[in-house]
Amino acid sequence: MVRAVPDTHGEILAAAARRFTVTGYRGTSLQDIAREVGCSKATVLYHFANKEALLAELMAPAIGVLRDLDDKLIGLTGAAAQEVAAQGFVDLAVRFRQEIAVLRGEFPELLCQPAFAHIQQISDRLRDALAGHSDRPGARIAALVLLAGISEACAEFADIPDDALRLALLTLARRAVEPVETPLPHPPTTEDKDS
Amino acid sequence: MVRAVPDTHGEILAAAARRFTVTGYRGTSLQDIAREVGCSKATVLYHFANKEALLAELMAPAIGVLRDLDDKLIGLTGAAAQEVAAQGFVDLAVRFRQEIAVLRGEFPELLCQPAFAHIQQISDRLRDALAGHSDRPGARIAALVLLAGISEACAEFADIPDDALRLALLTLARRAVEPVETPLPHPPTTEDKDS
DNA sequence: CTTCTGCCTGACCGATCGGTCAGGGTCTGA
DNA sequence: TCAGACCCTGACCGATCGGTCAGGCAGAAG
Repeated sequence: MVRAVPDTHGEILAAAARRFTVTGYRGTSLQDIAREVGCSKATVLYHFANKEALLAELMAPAIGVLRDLDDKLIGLTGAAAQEVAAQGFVDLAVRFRQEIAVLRGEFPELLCQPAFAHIQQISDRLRDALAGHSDRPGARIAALVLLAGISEACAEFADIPDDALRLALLTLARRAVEPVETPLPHPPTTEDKDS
Repeated sequence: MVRAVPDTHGEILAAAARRFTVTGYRGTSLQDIAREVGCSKATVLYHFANKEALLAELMAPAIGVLRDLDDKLIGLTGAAAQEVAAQGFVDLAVRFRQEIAVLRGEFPELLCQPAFAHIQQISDRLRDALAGHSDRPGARIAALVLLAGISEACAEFADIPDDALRLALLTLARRAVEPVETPLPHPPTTEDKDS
């Protein structure tokens, strides 16, 4: 019989995810996590340098996908940017529901931590894309409402299957974004140079 | 010359609102508030029974308006409920931007506090009304996205004037709610009795 | 056997939290 | 002048936080 290697590292990670979703990052103590795993607090800090490192490792996959989405948005404008942003973010939000639930509401403060310094910029670009790169207040507001609302919905509707949730959110997003006049699909003229 | 009565109570309230919006309820200590006012922590606790009482007094006006909205929704169905809910909530959210920013993200935990026990039910009813009392997942999801997104937007766009923000949000809400089949406006027949 | 290494722990640290308390200063009205 | 109400404070409390540290234990290697 294969000796069951105790994957303490993974267990801590899973327990932390569970606790964070219920009581938030700041509302969860290392003691709470240790209790859930069934080990001592010192063990948690043996496997992770500190509390922040634990969070960072928990968020790494989601952040990777977010960066990929950010790359895909480069160069897109108008309705195309809106569609890619909507589709990409809805997909991301649904897939990483739990991670989003972890950050729920603590975004502003958590983003201050060095491990997440760049996330703010990425999410700003995402919001800008969802607004079709328009600077009209209506478009910017709609984009923010959607991003925040979709995050919240994913954290809340834990019981709805991925596919159904994704479809509903995408339908809503397409209905809700403020339509922008797509730049002419003509090949760029001399006036279209980036300034 | 009229002796300037020091309105310490009010000053504490204002300082708390300012700090809470920046660092959140849990992220703000009584010491922080006292420092901002320029008094001792004990003074804060002389004017308010405890930290929770401070929050409750800060939220009282907004909660009052929320209850009024809740009353106005009684008996409304379909599109009428959606419109009243959208209009009422957008107005409330814009007027009480700062209060909403205070609760930002800490809603789930704060609602557990006895002073806010009933808020959860009211906001559930509000969400239900915004969904046109439909039980279709799409309608329920859209309602949640809107409520959460609008709250976030109000907290975020502090620089946009009330009127502009209200208009933009209401336009968005009307565009984004899932349309429901309004019950026939005919006078009730024998089949329309509430069951 | 000894030694070494990886995993884990209890005890402990300083800092900070919300909250209490006895007492001091000031104003007012008798 | 004195009593009492009101406002405010420093000192202090127990609890909890994230984090450190010396050492115990088990198994593999020599």
